[in-house]
Amino acid sequence: MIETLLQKHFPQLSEPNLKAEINSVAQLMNFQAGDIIMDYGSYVRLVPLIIKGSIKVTHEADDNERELLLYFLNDGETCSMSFSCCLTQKRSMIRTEALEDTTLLAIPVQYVDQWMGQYPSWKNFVMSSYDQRMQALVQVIDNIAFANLDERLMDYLWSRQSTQDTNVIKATHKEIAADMNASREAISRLLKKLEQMGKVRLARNEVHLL
DNA sequence: ACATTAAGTGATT
DNA sequence: AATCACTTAATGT
Repeated sequence: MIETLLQKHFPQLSEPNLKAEINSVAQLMNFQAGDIIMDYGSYVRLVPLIIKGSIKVTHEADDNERELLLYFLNDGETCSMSFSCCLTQKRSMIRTEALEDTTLLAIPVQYVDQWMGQYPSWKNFVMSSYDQRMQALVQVIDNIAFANLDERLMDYLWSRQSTQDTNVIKATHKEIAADMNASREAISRLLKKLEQMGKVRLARNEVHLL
């Protein structure tokens, strides 16, 4: 079971021994839409390999209650932050929330380090995950610094959609606004503009991407 | 039918 | 672009 999932979603993990090890130590876990998978301050004991679903990763802003949206994760990916957290034994500085029903393979952290020296494809996987995430973060910074709200909204919608198998985003304007640190009214107005341009179709609690 | 929540609108800063 | 005040629309009970 686990072997087939690995083959399908993480084919780059190629060594037979590695696959066998993952098979014996990984746990298959399921989350429902809306579940908090990991929260701020908790110790990271597991590294997730995402099989199915989509996940929102946020960071709590310094003092107040606001959250900064970092990126979305989808299947075939892993949470790079969990690598650094478990390697340095630090508490999680991020929160991960399932946007859809999500299935993942949980790897106990002690193996993550061990496998780095043992299996080239694992090391490569970890490194390229970091690289991917680093690039995504640079893009986030770039967006916040330079892009207009309407461009940011487009980026938000399409990057969120790319983590799903449907083109329907289930969210209220209020939630989208919170993710983007913007006012609900501004989001509503921009969404309406996008609808008039034929890029989206709106319904209550839903944005359909066209 | 009524209350609640989501979304639309215009004015003000 | 944020905030406010208000309206209209959709949904839950």
